[in-house]
Amino acid sequence: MKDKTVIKVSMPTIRRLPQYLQVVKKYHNKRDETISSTVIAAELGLEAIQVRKDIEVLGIKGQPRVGYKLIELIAAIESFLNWDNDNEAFIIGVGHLGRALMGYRGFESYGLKIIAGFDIDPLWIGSQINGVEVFHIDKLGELTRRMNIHIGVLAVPQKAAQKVAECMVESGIVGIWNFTPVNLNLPDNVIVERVDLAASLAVLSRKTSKLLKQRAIELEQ
Amino acid sequence: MKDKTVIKVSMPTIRRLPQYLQVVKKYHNKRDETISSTVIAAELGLEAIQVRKDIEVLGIKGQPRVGYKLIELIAAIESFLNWDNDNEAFIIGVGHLGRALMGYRGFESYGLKIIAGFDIDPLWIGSQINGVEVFHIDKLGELTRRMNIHIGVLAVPQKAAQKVAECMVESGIVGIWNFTPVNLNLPDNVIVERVDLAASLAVLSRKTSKLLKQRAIELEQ
DNA sequence: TGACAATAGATAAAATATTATCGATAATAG
DNA sequence: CTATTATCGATAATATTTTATCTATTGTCA
Repeated sequence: MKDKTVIKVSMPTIRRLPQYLQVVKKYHNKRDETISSTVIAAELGLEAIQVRKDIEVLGIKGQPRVGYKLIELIAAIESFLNWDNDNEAFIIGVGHLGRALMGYRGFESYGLKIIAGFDIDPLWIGSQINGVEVFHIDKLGELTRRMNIHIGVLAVPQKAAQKVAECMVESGIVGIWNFTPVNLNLPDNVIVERVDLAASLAVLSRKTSKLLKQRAIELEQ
Repeated sequence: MKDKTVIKVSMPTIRRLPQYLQVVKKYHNKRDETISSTVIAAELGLEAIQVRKDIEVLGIKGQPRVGYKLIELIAAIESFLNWDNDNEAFIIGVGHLGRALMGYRGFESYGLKIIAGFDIDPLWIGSQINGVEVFHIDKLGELTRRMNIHIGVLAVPQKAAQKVAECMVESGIVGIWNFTPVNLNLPDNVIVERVDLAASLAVLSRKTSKLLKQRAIELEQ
């Protein structure tokens, strides 16, 4: 038995896996049995070789001229991402964004289940949003421990972010999905993943303005 | 004059620039005049050398033992990202997420100004959300052309995404900020930047579950 | 059946991105 | 005034990620 545990998986690979999962599920719904790297690549505008490389890390085998078994592939990706277990999560901050996230049922297909919301605004506390109850943030520690929750979605206003995040860590949360634009300063043994809208917009702005400038130049000529 | 236009800027660099801008603005508010790569790096948990490399592409110069002039740095980053011009944008789909985005004032510091919303739901059409009027999507083409809009924020339900995106392109929009989980199939001369929540969650899930497993192993021993 | 084409998977190469090294420079302390 | 130290910026080295090449396998079609 070779040491599979040593294989280091690159972040770009991890980020592509959900896309593969999406495509693979689509073909599974079509009652197909297998799918080839070529097809996945075509669906996503990638190279087949890259898809194969990525799938390699999952530890499953395909068959030449046929492809990968859909069921195996789905299971492998979900297991790799821990999306086969139900990951229960709290959401902290039920303002506009928080409520939008609570209303987004798509998370459940990623194995993420929001089971409670927290806020300090009395307006929301005690109410239900999409069937999920909202508690005062004072209850966070107690409920986190009692329900053995590990993941928290941070959707509070920018100003409160650092403090609330520290509170989450104290409560025992180890994975923070950070929807604020704040660079949280937390211990190393806490995982923070930031949804960086500014970064995304930067890429869009830069590319779009370049494109428009180029078009303007072409028109001049 | 060497050809500066040929310098190809990497995507990771572009994505880090907004973070630098955030830090730099913070120090600007503190009435500082200059900032060093060391300080920026420390604020963001990066390496100073990387910050310097990134700033290099902006074409500005720093001073040894002093750093970069804050004003220059801010101007350079904003100009590079085209965030110094007001980029007016439409938002298509004013459901939960769309409204959350319309309510998020942070975009304005990224030079993005949402000036109208579009939807098909009569419930919203004609109403104002955060002072921004909502129109029927049939008006998109006309208004896009009349107001010379280039950027559209796509926040419609998954099922409608491809069709609405095609409609946006027809209307003359060249940059689509895609908040749906759909891989849009569009001409090459359209810029699509997807906010990929699944990818982000994949990284968080993977890292968190690895951390928890490791802790479990340590407890056993 | 036998030639052919599509595909996985292994290995190698190329391209990208990050990190290190080092000389030059300028602020600061003594 | 000089020694020291922080910092930039140029170049080089390393690491990471993507892409290419090649071989073996397997289904398809003549």
